[in-house]
Amino acid sequence: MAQELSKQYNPKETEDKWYKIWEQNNLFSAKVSPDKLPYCIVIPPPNVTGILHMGHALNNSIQDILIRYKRMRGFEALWMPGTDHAGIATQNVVEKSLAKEGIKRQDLGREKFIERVWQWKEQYGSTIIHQLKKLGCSCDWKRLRFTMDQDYSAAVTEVFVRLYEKKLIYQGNYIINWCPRCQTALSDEEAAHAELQGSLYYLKYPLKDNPLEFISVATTRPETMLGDTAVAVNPKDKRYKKYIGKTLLLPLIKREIKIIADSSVDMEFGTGAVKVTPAHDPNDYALGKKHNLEFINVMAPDGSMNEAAKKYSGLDRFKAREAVLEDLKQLGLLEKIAPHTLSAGHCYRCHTIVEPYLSKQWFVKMKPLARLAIEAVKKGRIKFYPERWTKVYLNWMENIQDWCISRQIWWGHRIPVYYCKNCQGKNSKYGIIVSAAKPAQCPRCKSTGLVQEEDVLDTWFSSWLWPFATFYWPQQLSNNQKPETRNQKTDLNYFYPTSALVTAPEIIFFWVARMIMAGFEFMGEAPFKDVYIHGTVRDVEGKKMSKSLGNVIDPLEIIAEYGTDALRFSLISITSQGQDVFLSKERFEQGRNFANKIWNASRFVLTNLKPEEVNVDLCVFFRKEQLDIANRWILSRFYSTLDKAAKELDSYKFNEAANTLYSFFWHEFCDWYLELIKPQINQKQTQVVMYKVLEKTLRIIHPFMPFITEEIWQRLPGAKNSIMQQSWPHLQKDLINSEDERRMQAAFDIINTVRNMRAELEVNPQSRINIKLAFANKLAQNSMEPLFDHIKNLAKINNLSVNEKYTVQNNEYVVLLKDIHIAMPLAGIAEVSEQIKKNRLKIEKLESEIKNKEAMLSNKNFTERAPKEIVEAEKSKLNDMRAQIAKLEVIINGLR
RNA sequence: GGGCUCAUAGCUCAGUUGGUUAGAGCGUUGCGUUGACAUCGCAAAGGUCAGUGGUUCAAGUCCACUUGGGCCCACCA
Repeated sequence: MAQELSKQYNPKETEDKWYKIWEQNNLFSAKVSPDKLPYCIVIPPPNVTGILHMGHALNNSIQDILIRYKRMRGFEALWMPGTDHAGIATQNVVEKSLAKEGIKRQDLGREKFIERVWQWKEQYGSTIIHQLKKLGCSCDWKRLRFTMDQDYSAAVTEVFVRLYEKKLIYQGNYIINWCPRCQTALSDEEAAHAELQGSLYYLKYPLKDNPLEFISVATTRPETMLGDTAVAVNPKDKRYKKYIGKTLLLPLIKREIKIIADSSVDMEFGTGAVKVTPAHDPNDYALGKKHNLEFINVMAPDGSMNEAAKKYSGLDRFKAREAVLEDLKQLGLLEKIAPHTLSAGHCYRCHTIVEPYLSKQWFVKMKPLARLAIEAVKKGRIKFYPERWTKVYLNWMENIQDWCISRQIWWGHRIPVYYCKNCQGKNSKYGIIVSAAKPAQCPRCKSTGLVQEEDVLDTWFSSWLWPFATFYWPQQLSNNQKPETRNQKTDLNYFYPTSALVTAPEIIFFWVARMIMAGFEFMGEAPFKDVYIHGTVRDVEGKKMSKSLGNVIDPLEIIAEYGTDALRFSLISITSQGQDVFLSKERFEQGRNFANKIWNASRFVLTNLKPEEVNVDLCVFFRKEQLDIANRWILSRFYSTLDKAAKELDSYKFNEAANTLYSFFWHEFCDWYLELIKPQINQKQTQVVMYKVLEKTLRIIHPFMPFITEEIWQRLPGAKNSIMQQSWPHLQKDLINSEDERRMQAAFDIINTVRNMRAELEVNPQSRINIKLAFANKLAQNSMEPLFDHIKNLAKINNLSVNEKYTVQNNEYVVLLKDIHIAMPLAGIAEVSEQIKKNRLKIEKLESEIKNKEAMLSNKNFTERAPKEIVEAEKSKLNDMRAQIAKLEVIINGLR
């Protein structure tokens, strides 16, 4: 068995094999189990266009760790998977592939185009799902959902209708963010602001009455002057007081526009006079409403100028800018150009600069929805980890704006609104029918001439329902149901509210906040209890990883090169709570090396294991047998580690848990324990303890590194089932013995000292250190008698010969190591004075610390308030320090 | 303009409510490969915890300010 194990762990041979077996045996599936507590995470559905990147790898590793951990702890753990139809993104991708064939979507028409998108989705839409499987994700794949599934779409429609009936959805003409490339409206969140270097142009507008007199206005978008319908100044501004109410002649267009007064105008900025373009700027829009100005739209949906722009009609907005500036310059009306940094919205899908644009769109009134969602977070019913995101969330929620949900694209949930052409002509209020199913006829005029709204809904209008729509809401349950029917256990009321949400900070507003609102509105309950926000994965220079920057580290490449477990472990161990992750490829070597270490340590245990010896109950065995200190120590360390790791996992401190396991396994189990037991490996107690500790350690590492732990698990004698089906080890607090731990730690300290002294003698025979004394001191500090045997063992392993005897002097144990004792060299003067200096420094440091400690211990504040253990510890520390000073003084004398 | 966050070893970063001698990985240096492990092992060196002031018996940790990075939000034309 053990002979089959190669010297190195080979992830390629194991990963796909075990994943298949897990899946075939339904180990990921979860169902309503009344005798178990549910634990549920819904995956942040990746876009169907998605390709696994490091952000996904991190996000999903964390979720998998939680799910596997909770599953082992006895929860009915469900990880609900799915994908998002990603309206604009997917449409863009399909349009691009059509472009290669020389086809535009308009050539195909709506129906045919959507067919093509579905074809594309069937072909490529599950790429990311396969990649998640490579990552080891234990999602319940049989439940895989898609935001455009038929019943999911039904939920979306239902929600639209309900909100409309509650008067929380309305249609209206407003300035929205318009992407001229995608030719659709965007929500405020979808327009990402970015700074760019632009110019501030000062334009001169002549007075109508006196064409030689001008008012200068400053603008960053001169082409919009074609749509100006006023110039506004502050009523307090002395410079302009006399002009208020007068008329200007808008250059190029020759339109008469009024000079109006409004206190919102900043006198300091630019010239203090601002051009007002109500159809192309949100502030100007408000001014236009207030002052009853004309709204002149000068742009077409594609970002070119329209007929209202007269001779500039047809020019792209940026070309038009140049033309307008050139013409103004010719007329002597371009006063100056000043450099200016401005921030402009960019389409989050194609990065085109968005245009504030007046158009008719559908909106959701958010304030009423936000109320409960704010309260739930304030009262702690939903908790953010790390906590600081609470503030970000609340700040956004308390200033929430209405949500523009209509999109002028084809791929998505079409808005369930029907227009009756017959009625609409008479009165627009009557022409609108909102209905989940297409009505046969107009309820008013019985006309059958109904047309459905062309627009589709924002992608996030479907994903905000994710935590319950994935469970077939509203069929399974609605918040109208009476409480008694809630006892009937459907998936929805068993798993909802879900337990935790794991996501990135970028989508708190897009998704998390909206899910919370939808949860309260449609389920009457928060969708989840905990929100864990992990950091953003960045490259070494702190830049966000993106294809365009070419700084991407592909997780699949890492998996191919280092293995999935290595990828997962490395990612987790460098992600401290809420901090961004700065990633370079070398980081994965640590994970790979750890996997290899686990492999080889297990190989060692398995080759030396007598299976017939180890089939005992550890606790019974522990109580019956007198275990020696090495075995007691490793058991104690194991349970301390178990306790610590569980607490860290429970509080979402994944990196700390990973590092806890790493240092236990590597630096305690391997470095010390396995070395200590080599001389006694055939002993019954050692056989039992080494086996049990390995076996249990594999279980607690499993959530982090699922594949290697399964591979080894299957090679353990008597391994039953999969490691996935094992329970999390039960914490045996009585096996934790801090005194044993302390003494062993001291012994290791001594061994290291000896090793170093020996090494130093070999390197530099000139140096004279009073080794005997130093070593005796080390020992004396720690009362080592019971450990002497182990010291001998370790010394042997380290090729140090040891005297059989230790002697007692002044109540202190002194051990003499033969070769060191013999090889006592003579002094070199420089080194001696160095040594003395060093020791003096140490004494000084100790003395100042002693002063502090003495002050502390004589302070009532401390002795009365601090916990007893700490006071005691401080006292013994003080004594240790005093003893140490005494010894250092002896050493100094010895060196002289 | 508001908010968040970071500054700790040569590098990249941990460090939970203040409390042993501030930790890890990589790098450097030393020692070590005849059976767990060279994708290696063991160890060492390396830190006035960005600066200044404050609270405290006690500050990397709490407070204020300063300096220098990063991020988010906001309608400044």
